Amino acid sequence: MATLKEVADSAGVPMLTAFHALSRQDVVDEMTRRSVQAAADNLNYTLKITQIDIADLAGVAKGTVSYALNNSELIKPATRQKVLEAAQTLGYHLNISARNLRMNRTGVVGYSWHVADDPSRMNNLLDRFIYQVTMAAEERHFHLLTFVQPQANADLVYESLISTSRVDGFIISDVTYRDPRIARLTAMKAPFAAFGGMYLEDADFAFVDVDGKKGIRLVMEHLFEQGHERIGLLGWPSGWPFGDAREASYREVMHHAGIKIEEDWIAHTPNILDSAASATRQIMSAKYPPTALVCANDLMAFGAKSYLDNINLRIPEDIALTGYDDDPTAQFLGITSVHQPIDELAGTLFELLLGEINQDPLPHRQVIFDPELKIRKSTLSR
Amino acid sequence: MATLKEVADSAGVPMLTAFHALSRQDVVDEMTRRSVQAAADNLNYTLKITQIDIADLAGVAKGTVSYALNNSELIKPATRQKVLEAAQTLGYHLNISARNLRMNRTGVVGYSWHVADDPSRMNNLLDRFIYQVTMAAEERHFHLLTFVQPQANADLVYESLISTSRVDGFIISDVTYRDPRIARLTAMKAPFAAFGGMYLEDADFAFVDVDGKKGIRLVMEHLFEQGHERIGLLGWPSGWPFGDAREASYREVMHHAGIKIEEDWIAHTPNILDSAASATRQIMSAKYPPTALVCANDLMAFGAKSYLDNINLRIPEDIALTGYDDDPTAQFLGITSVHQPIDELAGTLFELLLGEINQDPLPHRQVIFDPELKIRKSTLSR
DNA sequence: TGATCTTTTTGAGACGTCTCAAAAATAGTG
DNA sequence: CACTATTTTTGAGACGTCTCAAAAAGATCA
Repeated sequence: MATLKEVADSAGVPMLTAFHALSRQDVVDEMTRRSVQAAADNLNYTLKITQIDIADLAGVAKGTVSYALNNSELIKPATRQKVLEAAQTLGYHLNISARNLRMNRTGVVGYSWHVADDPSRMNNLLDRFIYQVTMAAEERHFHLLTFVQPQANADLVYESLISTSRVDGFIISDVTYRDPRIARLTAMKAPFAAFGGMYLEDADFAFVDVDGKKGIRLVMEHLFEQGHERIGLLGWPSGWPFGDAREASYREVMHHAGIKIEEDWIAHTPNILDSAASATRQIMSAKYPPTALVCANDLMAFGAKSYLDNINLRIPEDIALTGYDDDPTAQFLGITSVHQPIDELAGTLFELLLGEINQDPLPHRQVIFDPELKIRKSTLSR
Repeated sequence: MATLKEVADSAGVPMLTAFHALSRQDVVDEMTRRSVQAAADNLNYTLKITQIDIADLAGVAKGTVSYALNNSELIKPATRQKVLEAAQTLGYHLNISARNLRMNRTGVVGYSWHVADDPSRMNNLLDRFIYQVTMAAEERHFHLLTFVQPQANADLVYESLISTSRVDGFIISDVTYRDPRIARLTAMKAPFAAFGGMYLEDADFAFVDVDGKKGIRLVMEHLFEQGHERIGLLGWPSGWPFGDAREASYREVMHHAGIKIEEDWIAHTPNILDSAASATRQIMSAKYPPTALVCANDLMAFGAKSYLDNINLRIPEDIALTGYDDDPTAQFLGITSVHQPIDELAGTLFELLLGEINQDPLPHRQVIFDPELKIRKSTLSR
């Protein structure tokens, strides 16, 4: 296809006139417009401003335009100015696809927000997380591509996105033991950074995490201070590092405090309100039911509270209750919870990822944040 | 850069040998590997399989490869087979950036899931929505780019994404009156399709919607059947089409039933649990408090229920309660709600968008779905 | 067999950007 | 001023794909 200048020359008018004519700005009289249009039709030209047009208008070479637009130090300020003005005049917009092809990068990072058909993923924490990650990406002129990860063969989706150059790398969450995605991405040298990983054995990849064991410890110590000893735990089914860590921490702290754990103080449930409520029933029907119940997250605490309300147990007088994640529901219901610094973590995570993408890993590839206990009335019986 | 064949020729080995040598497969002896590597270094070649390599290996022209890979009818089956085998052998992956540049499309659709710093967006419905849209996109070989939309000048973000060819079009939700995004996108002829729009005046764009007035009508009629007449409404502050429609519907139905509305049966609140609870307090302190409370969504119903629980009003015996959106919390709490067919709607929405993108709008550009009443114990006093 | 029509393959070129090596312009020096 | 060193600009070419018009191969028929 022709360039704008060629069209202008062919119509015998200045470039700017041709531009105005084709972009239908009314500074051009009808006759001129038609002749320009005819020239354009003749050359099979449709208006689309590229760096070449800027170069023609500013009277410089196209290479100069590229350098100028990218603020290269090479270019003399006066020249840059000239180029920018021409770009402005013509309403130029960079074509990302062309840049991507040339630079062999995309400025896009993949994140599988959803796991297909897994209702237990309903999770305010991850909502906040993805929001913060999106912000972190955009601050660095990246974008987030969200996709659905199938239950089976999750790694294939990742592979296809990276091998077709659709994305430059990935953010990964919900890392599990011997995660096939990690094995695959590592094998193909695809850049990624994870949220979670500190409780995996020899995790050799970039990640940020929040110390979940510490979070539980804070909760437990607070409950001890409140005079509780018979403490129950509502956790997830085992198999997920963060859940297992929380339960392990519970056991360690109890052991350390010299309290014998009754196994029927512990119940496991998926992330579903109903199940959480019935698991609570199970715990409360123990021979010596606990006086405090630690939940692995706020959703469970909410389910537990519903059950406790139903059987008219008062919180905190009859039983203390804690959640985890500090989500709005917990705040509203006055449930003691553990805050995870998602906002700060997201920026760090993205920096880690950029290090991986640029083949220049940060010195600290694994960053661990501290959780913070939010004490609310659900544990304050005095 | 050179092609694989040139490297192979220069090293004096068959293409496949060169390929194996460079991809470090152990079928090649060390000496050969070195000489191929030397040839590659010499030509400044790094292994990256393109259609040209496939063409060389299969002994056809590169154009043929492109046609074959895209299942063009032009190509003879035997040839296609040959090409596919070569592609397989070399582990070929399409380069999306190159295709995008050539075809001037991206296969990516933008969706601003988040509105910056707006906590009231916390909304399970939109979670479900975006999940379904992502699935719908992927079924059609598209991807979703999620971005953060600033509170002010939202339209500029949309413009930048489309004018740099980052996306082919947009999915839009939370459409409001004289939405600047819609004005801008329409003006620049950017393809988009919206969720919501039926209660805008002369909405001249593609959208799907769920009839919100009908949803409220179903709720009200059910409450009438249960014998209620003094019915309150917990709604959003006015200014949003869907919220205004729900309130308008409430008023219409009451009017039609010949019931005079007391203005202190109505309160407005943002999407925040605390505010919903206090708005409920306000309503319940009316001179003749309502016997049933209709909430604009489930989050509000949840806030309302908390307050009602606190003052020991029984649901449904003392007061009936309804929500809207049928989210898991409402299901768990047994709150009567209105289900919106998000799952079906997402596919339709995406089809509409594809019509816009391909400049071939569907015959029905505006599709309206019916909501469905889910009756639960919060309104069944018998 | 040769002519004509149809199917299949070819190869060049374009998409818009960035970057390299080389050329031109400018500054610095005696 | 002539020469060198430095800064700035140039212009070609590559990134990998798709598509067009043209060429080649194959089929049909007299």
